[in-house]
Amino acid sequence: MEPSPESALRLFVKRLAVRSTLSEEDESAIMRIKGSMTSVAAHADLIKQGTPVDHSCLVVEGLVGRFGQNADSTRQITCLHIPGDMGDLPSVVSPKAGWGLAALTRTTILRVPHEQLRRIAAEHPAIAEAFWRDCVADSSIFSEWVVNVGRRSAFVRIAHLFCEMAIRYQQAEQGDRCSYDLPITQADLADATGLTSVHVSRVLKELRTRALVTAQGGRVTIPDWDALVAVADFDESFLLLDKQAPRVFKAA
Amino acid sequence: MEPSPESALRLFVKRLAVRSTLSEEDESAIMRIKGSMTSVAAHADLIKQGTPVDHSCLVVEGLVGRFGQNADSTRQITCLHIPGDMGDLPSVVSPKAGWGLAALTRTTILRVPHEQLRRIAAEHPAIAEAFWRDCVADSSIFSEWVVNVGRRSAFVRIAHLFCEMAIRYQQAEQGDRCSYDLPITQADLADATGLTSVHVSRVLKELRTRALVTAQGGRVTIPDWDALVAVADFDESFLLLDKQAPRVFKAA
DNA sequence: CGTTCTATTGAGGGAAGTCAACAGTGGTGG
DNA sequence: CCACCACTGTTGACTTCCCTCAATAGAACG
Repeated sequence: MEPSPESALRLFVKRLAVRSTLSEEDESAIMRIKGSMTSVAAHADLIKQGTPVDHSCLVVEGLVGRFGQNADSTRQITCLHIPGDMGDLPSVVSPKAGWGLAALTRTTILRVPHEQLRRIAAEHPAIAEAFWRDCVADSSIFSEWVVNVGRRSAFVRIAHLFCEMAIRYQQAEQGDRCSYDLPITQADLADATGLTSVHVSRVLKELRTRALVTAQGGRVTIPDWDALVAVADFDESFLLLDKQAPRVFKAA
Repeated sequence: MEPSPESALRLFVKRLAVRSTLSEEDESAIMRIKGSMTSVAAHADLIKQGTPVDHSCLVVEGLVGRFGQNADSTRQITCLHIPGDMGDLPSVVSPKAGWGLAALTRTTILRVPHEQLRRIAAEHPAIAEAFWRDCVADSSIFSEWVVNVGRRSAFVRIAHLFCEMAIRYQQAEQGDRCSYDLPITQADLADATGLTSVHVSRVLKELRTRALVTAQGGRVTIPDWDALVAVADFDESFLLLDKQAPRVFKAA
């Protein structure tokens, strides 16, 4: 699939539709979003931490990390955003972001002005609700990451991350849960799990040896899904993948 | 202030009004919320992880922790909720919660049916927007906690938590940032920071010795705010305390 | 006024970090 | 088109921060 604004918006619609009910009219309103496509190199900052923003970044292709930084410039990735995710959708209601966004690999994004997102949210209550719910879903992922980093061993922690990304790529129809592309370096994997790249390397080796996961050349392969889920203590419910019945706003 | 539904709702309005613009009509709509007051003992579960819910819990008095649990029953607190916080406001749009809520001390809550929250959100766009923004604010706290637990030493981690709670209690007008009540045990502090209670005890001792924080008998005292902020690497921007200008929905 | 939480302190162990050297890998420009 | 250089991954030796186990004292609560 050649990256284009349309393909990216289609992924975005799909992501929203996983959890929210959108009418055809809602969907086509989203498809009419205009933004500017930008391609950035690996490691480039998309949003500098602490800067006010007036647009959101829809990931078209590649991988984006949301991160927080310390005074000693160590950093922690708090969420990974795959194609179809709008990394800083929350900034629509809170433009002075306390977080940063960085490309983890060569990445294409579609920059969408907040003004436009606010307009379609205001005109389409179901979209506003979908945006809200989407923020809650990301929030739930952060929350799970706190558990991951706070209460799991390095081994389990990394296994859990591979499970999470497997399900998310599968949902986004960008791979099978047992085989998907995750273009991330071990250093970034370390920043995502609160470890060092040296230790990540050792853990990946053990995951390989125990035939649970091979992660090489940006591709993740999981020979035995159930086995991995078992060691990772993985329960996908935090991804909030159920279509949520309640409609806050009645149909327009 | 004797706990009553009114006082709790007033705190809730105040919390929302920190970040969002609400008209008098909006505020009085919130004040008309009816719920049932419940008092629960320390350690009681308010929401069991993974159970669908049809109401949200507004903390009236006490302290509530949001947590995730592992198979080995270790648990990680991912956020602390103080009076005026509606711990599971996100469940309004996502009732099948992937998280749990537990009282950390004797706590009074006001249980508010989702149906009612959805109704006032639908009737008052500014309230819907405030709810959305409130979820984003909590989300930002989770994200910071990932950084805290993932990339800071035990000492800094705990110092950071005391800073966060200081500002939050101050904002809620429930104490000074240098002296506030935080009715939490060392075991729960450990669950919040991804440490063991033994190590928390040692760190608290050092914080006391270095005259940065004394936390005893449920009261936190900070002799030198700037000194604590410096060692804690604390930057309050993640609390999203600015009144956010954008209005998604035009005035009703 | 006992029983059960909660906090403190010590001793020893282990998971992950640090430092360092080296081997692949891939992109870029000469 | 190849050579170079920067980035990425691997492995070893040593260190350290925090955990585990354990014993005890203090506080809170019924």
